[in-house]
Amino acid sequence: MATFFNSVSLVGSISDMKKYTVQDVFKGVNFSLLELEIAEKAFEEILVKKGDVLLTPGQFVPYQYFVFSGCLRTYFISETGKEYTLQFAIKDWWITDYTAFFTNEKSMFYVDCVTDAVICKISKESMEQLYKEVPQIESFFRVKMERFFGSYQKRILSDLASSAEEKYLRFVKSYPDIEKNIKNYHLASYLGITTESLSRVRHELAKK
Amino acid sequence: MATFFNSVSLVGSISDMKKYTVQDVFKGVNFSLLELEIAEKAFEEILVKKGDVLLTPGQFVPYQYFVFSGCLRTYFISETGKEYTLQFAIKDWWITDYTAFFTNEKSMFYVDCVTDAVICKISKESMEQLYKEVPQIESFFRVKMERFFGSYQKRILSDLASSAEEKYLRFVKSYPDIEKNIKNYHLASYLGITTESLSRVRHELAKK
DNA sequence: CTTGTTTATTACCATACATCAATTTTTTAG
DNA sequence: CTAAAAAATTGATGTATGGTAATAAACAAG
Repeated sequence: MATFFNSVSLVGSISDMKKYTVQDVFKGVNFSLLELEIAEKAFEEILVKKGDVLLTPGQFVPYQYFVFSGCLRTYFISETGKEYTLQFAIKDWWITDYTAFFTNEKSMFYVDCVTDAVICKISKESMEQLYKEVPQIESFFRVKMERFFGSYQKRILSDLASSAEEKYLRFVKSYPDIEKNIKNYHLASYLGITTESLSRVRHELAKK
Repeated sequence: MATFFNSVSLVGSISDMKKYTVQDVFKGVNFSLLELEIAEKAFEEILVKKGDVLLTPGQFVPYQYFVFSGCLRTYFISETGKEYTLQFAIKDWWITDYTAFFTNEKSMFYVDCVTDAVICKISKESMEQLYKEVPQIESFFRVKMERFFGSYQKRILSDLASSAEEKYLRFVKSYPDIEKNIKNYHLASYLGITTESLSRVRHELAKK
């Protein structure tokens, strides 16, 4: 099934190809040449394949990942063996187990690739260094986290107040580009319903 | 019922009583005397009463609130008239509609007082000014938001993966000091179940 | 203390979604 | 293109939680 990041299909750094740059990562930040150079060094661009696992439960979380292309997800497997998807990440999103990343605790989650992807990774230490050397970046991330926070808030509300059908509709409306990339069972595990229920929800909606 | 903040029971600033200080708000921050003075000015300490409403849906969100004592909550009322509680805040917590606060959009939520409380409020403009004048405070809030974020993440997971009973047990274990302050229907609206179901859950647990 | 009001409990029935199992459709690999 | 595997659908049935209503308990005001 899923193959582990360290053991397979790590195609390697292609940063010298300059397909993507740090400026793609920090859109809107006005770097000086010096700052740009500092930021460049903090990143490593990598290719990953569908099924690759970037993070497993029980590990510390040294990196966060920025997605240039493709689709990744964070998910959790309960004691009963069921999968629950916390987050998907497509182009321009960041992903990792942020709770563990921030607190230096061990992760509860898997992060894996739903499709082949081009991503870059940055370590926590590099991040903190960057905050000091390029103060704009601390603000940049603050704003990112604020938005992220907002999306979590909306989700909590949606989970509390909505039926399976409503949650499904909200998802496809909010994230049409994600739906294209994922299997039904991925989406079901995000919505907190079974694949069977998702199938029935779609069937009902199609009739309308 | 609930009385509006602007219209009633605003006991007024008692900052000259020096019961609480900005140092209580920013625990761990080492202020210079000058910085302390700057920070002091950004705050207004106020007494609020059970039922007072600090924020209503459709309003812009000029303030965030820090709780010195008492209990507040953020909640949402759906089209069907049901209440869903997003968050409670007791001593040392911050509360507002952060999504709207950050994005300068109108709130979807009410914030009201579950009990009489002593709080202080700070405006978004003051915040941003403070970030500039006391850089430690931007870091302070980043860490706060990181923790907040983590609690939201855990909640999303709990909502996805847990039964009513499990969610209840998680809540009382995580927030024993909150449970003391709130009515059953407050807790039910946070867990996303009915008061009847909460009552049954407790009944079942008592038998064990 | 008494009375009215708010909050919590209990019982009975309804429903959304889960579970299990069989089948069809789509995707993948040779 | 074909065969095997993975994913999605459909049907029959089970279960947790919701809805309604009646009652009881807790709280608040005079």
